[in-house]
Amino acid sequence: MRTGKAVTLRDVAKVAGVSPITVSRALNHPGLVTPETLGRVRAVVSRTGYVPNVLAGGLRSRRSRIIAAVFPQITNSMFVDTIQVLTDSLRQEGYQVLLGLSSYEVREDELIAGILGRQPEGIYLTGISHSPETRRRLIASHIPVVEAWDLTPTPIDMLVGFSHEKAGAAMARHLLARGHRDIGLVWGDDIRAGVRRQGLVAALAENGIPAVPTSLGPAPGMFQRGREGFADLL
Amino acid sequence: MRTGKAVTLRDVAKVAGVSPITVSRALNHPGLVTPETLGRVRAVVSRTGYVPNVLAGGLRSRRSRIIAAVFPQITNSMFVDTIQVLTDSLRQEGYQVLLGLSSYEVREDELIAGILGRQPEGIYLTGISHSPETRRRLIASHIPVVEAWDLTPTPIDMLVGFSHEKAGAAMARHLLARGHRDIGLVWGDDIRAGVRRQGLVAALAENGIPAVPTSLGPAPGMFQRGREGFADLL
DNA sequence: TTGAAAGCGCTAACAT
DNA sequence: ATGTTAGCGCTTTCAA
Repeated sequence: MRTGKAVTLRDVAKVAGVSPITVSRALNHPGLVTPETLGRVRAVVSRTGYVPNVLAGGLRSRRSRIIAAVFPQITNSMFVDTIQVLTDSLRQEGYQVLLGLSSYEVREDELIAGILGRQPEGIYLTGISHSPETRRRLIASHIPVVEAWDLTPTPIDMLVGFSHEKAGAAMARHLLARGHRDIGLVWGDDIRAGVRRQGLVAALAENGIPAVPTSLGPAPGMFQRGREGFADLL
Repeated sequence: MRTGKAVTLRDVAKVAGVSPITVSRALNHPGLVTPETLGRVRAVVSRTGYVPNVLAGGLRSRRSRIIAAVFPQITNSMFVDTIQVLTDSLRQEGYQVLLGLSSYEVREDELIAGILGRQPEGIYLTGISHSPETRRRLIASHIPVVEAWDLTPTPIDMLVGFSHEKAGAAMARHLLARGHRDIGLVWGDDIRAGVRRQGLVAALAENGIPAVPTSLGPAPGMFQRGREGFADLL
């Protein structure tokens, strides 16, 4: 725990009286080292406050231990849950999550470009709409990619999603099953939300409910007594 | 854009007919290179789809271009806003945000340990309660630290916060100014929320309102007609 | 079980 | 304005 320069693997090795590689092994593959050596190394690590430089290790081993996750916005409780779960699960596997927010001003393109430079071992993308440039880059990178929250016959790599149209139809069935006929909708202006709405409206039309009053965003007073509906603000 | 191995700076240099360092300069300090060289390098970069390895560059230059930000939870709209703003602002300065969530199962200690290995150039912490071990590590790291959302006379490094007690008192004044006397509280069980509540209750007591019905978490029916109050669920 | 040598990809420092 | 040399801190060979 010198104050001047950071403690390196070499420093630990020197103090412990072993070679650097032995320290590395003690830390990463404890099984390959005698319990006695292991104990000595660990003691020195703890005493010196040594923090392994993951960048250096990753450079050599080609394991960045980073998974990148891109979301269009974070002010959406659904995405927030996903981030929480991703972060927790991946941490247990020894990964850290690099969060990318492709909000408003930031093109997903730039974001991805910046992310690729960190050599992530995997990339999670929200949605399936990506520029040809981004697609090209991602495919060329050979990094495993997961697209989520939507379906497409042409995923970049892996895909975990659902049909927004069918989700909308399911909402319609739910309302109809509860006996509602006078229905209003409060809706988000997201592309996927639009598809859900189409699915909902189409399903209602099939059941003899042609026109549905729809408002973009929260509309107080829309849900008067006797009128029920869905607020879908994803 | 070969499919086998990733394109490196050397590859670009070879194709462009210059030395690696010239490519590096063309990319990072365009002013130090002739427009002609610059053009040639950029053309090759674009054609080959070269993506600089930030880990390698950071290892040498000691600039990771990473700022770590630790939050206790992300399912809080206040924190979400902070994350959004941090991410946006720092990106404009060429930094990426490494998000750390010290939720429930994850001790802040482990989190910080993992983060330090990434050599962040700055660390944002939510709150001022950190284990002695974490304090020690952070101070030893010499990395700039900002603690936020609270006040303390003994910050680790920099501090941006406010008085939760005074915030509570301000809520009380607001209610009183609006003429309310029959007041109920819906409150979170966070430490800082507790301090805010104390501030509020104390200020009310000083104004002759001794007992305030308080509920932990949302309590439907608490706000009946004629009774007003605050829901503070941070 | 431990070590020596080499090198990951890049950039700082020093030439030229 | 461009190049040469060296080395960031670590881990992968390969050897003992």
